[in-house]
Amino acid sequence: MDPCKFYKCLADDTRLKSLLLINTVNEACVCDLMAALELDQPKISRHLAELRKCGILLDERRGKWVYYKLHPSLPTWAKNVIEHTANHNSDYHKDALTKLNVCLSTTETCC
Amino acid sequence: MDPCKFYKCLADDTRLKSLLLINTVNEACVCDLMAALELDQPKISRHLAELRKCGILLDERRGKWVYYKLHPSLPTWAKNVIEHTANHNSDYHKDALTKLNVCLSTTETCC
DNA sequence: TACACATATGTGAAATTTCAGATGTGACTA
DNA sequence: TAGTCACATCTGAAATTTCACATATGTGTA
Repeated sequence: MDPCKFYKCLADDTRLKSLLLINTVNEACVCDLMAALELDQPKISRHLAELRKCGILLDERRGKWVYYKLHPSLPTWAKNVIEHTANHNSDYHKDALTKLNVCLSTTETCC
Repeated sequence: MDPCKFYKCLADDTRLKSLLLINTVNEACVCDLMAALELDQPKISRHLAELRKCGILLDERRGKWVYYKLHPSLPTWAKNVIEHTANHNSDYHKDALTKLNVCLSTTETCC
């Protein structure tokens, strides 16, 4: 994992928040993140694809949904950076996390 | 320190290598980094200015030279990210570090 | 098979970033 | 005070990234 490429991936609000959220809840599908970040589907999907192509996220289709989680073979230092960023910047993704948790706990409205 | 802005600053080879080098040797002037990274002066200067304007680096003029170091009030989490990146990616900035050390130890050729 | 739903991707325009080259600024020195 | 050195910044062009919108793909269901 080239450090510069890794940080290019983190250098965008949509991607960084998605990563911090996924790191917190282990896995999320596109519609979860759409609800949490209040962004349209192509935007979320495109940014997740970038993280996937860089080897940061791993996708897994389960029926109609595609779930994303941190790639198991992501270098430890990179995982630590994401974890550390999440732990010390809760204000940054707090609102999104709240919406995500509502989404995850509500079987009706969400996927 | 907004995490996304912070990572935008790291998302460039010149800036990231400069940061890792400065983190390693505590402080460096523009000409040190020019020699270490083999880049021209305006390029180094412009990228250091960006890191300074974001509050990541602090500059200090001493005579004709301007020395840059990590900003003392940089949040701990951000310092940790830089330190951790430097420690686990020595291959990435190894060559530059070698050249920088030659520069720092040679009173003749360098500033 | 037809349809609805979740997700992915193609496309060109807009915004942002990076760059080289020229020039400006501050500090030392003869 | 004229010159030199180290560094900063201006400028417009080139490269890259981001976006909205349209459309394609894959999956379950009637």
